Amino acid sequence: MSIKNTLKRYDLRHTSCRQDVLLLFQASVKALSHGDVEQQLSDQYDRVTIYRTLKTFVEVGLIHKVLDEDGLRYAHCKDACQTPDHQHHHNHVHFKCQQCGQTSCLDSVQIPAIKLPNGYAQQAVNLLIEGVCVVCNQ
Amino acid sequence: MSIKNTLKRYDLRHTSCRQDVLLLFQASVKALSHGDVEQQLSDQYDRVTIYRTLKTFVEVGLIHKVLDEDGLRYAHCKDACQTPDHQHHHNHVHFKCQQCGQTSCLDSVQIPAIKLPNGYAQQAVNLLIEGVCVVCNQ
DNA sequence: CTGTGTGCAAACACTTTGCAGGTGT
DNA sequence: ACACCTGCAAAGTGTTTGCACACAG
Repeated sequence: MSIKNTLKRYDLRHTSCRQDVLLLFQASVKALSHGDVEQQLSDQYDRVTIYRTLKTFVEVGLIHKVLDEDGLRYAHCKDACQTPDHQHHHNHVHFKCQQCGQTSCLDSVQIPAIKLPNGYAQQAVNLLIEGVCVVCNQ
Repeated sequence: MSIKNTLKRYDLRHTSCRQDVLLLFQASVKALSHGDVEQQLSDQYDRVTIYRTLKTFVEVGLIHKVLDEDGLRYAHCKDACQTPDHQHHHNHVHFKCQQCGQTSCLDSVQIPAIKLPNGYAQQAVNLLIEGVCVVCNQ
């Protein structure tokens, strides 16, 4: 699937900035902060434009937010974000490595069912696991 | 346990600001942001002092950070933060209500064991559930 | 051509740092 | 008395807004 088609599928105009930002996310296994994006595009685009691009991508569901104690990051939504009935969800497992500091999605890990107290309704689950990743653990 | 003793137990000096901030957390079921604290103390203390107080409390383990998409909050560490061998941990379940916006700790909910892929070592788990809380769900 | 995206400037919000003076022990 | 805490001022960082122009459809 080309970048252009992906953007179209999300009803977004195809612009240079959006193409480059999306490419960046598709190429990265780890979650990227606004600063990462800005830096990796070596100041091709205004920081404001990057803020707006990220915001737009989150709104349409192309990327999703990832939170850890160091702040806000974004990650590309994989197929795992789509249920069979095409509903978008973000029941991700995010793993933050305490050694290299990278945060990534563990798409293969299932979140177990969680029993909430009476009266609570569950909509989404967000799981952040901290530890040592497979690369640093050798 | 008095505030004074609690502070002493964490090797902190007893000051007016620390007492008031700690009182606030003990009285609150929901997690508080820096802004909440500042507002509720009706500008009795400088915002910088509140920043430093929160930072100190986190460092000694009196409160812990709570993350959701709206930013950083803090919550008082309950007994649930202590394992039988007196190790401090933060394997909390945090619940954020999409209606009232409040985030609270669900101390009664256990985090199920999670199987990570080979090579990953787990240190801490942070679970955020979004949905509708018991108060709004009526 | 029309509506949307971009760049620039500026404002705004959030957080940290340095230092002088005050307070707890 | 000493170390630490606080308030103030200022700087640093991150993010948003307004507006004119450029570009995609």
